[in-house]
Amino acid sequence: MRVIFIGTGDVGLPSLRWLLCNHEVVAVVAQPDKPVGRKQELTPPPTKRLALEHGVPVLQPQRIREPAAVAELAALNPDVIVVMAYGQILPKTLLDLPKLACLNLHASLLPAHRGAAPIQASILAGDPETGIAVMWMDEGLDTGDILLMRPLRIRRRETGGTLHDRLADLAPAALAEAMQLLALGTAPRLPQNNALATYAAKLSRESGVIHWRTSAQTIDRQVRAMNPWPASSTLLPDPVHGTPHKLKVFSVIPFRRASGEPGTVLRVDKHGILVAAGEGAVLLRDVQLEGKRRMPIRDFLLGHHIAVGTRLG
RNA sequence: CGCGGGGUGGAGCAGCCUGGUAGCUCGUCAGGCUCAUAACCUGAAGGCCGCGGGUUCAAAUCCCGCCCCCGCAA
Repeated sequence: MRVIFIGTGDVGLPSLRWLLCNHEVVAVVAQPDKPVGRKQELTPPPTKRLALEHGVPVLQPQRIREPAAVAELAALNPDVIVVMAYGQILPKTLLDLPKLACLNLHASLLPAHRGAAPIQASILAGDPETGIAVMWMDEGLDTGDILLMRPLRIRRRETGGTLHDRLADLAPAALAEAMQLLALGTAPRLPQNNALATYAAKLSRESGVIHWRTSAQTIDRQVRAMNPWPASSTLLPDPVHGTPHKLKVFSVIPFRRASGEPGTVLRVDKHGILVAAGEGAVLLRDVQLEGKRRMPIRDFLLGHHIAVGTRLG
């Protein structure tokens, strides 16, 4: 089938790769190149790079709702449009464009975690499982009818990064099945139960700030969800110079028993830094101090002497 | 020219302001102690202090240039 793939993030790469191998991808649409990193070098999105490697034309409209952009895609006469992690709202004219369907691949079991950060939200919520939803797009935010869903168990020590990769890898199978059903004309449309919908707001650095009054379990989920980006963080006081330094936290182990004033260091040994939470305590295992590289807590402690009683945050 | 921190034996850091013997916590190796040990004791090896230039009697330290890593910002 003639397919237009619309997506920017690398979570969509396996799906795009599958489409390139199994269908006629007539165009890829991605967000414009953006300045990225310290050098602010203009960097093309990963989907664009993959498309170009396969000689597929790439469109990067500033605003896809502009009639000119829609017209350009209409000229390609697609059977199906597949959208994953694009980053712009598609206009109705575009949704109505393909002969068969405009599908969205969403990384959660809808109607849970609609929105921009479903992967992290499912870890944050402590969900036992998540998955990939293939949805008939409508004008709402992830409100379209479900074509099918593929579940995926969330592991005990799952991080945003690992779950992202696993869901990215799961997506092509879901897409393949959906395309099959479309071709056969038997693709179902199951309306979502809006009453059960939850929303996963876009992540910001603020999302990673650890609030020590919350429970050890909550902090553990937050740390795992935000790893590797935007990463959880707290402030580490500097007894010598006075100004506290940001400490990113990539891994903790939660403890139910220990307790103390939230944010206070209870114990420091080879196993890590034990910090009291609102309920229980967490053992810091993998950290990164401002200006330094990420390292296991053991290495960190070789060069930093953290006193019991230190207040974090 | 976006702002800022950093590069010191294998690891993580101190020393730099105020130039003058290479320091700390570990690791490694050897020996000892111990029923035993990742514990403890003793000893040893291992550094062109990121690279290049400059100042100086003397540079890890001060000055200039470059490379690389990281935090913020996007």
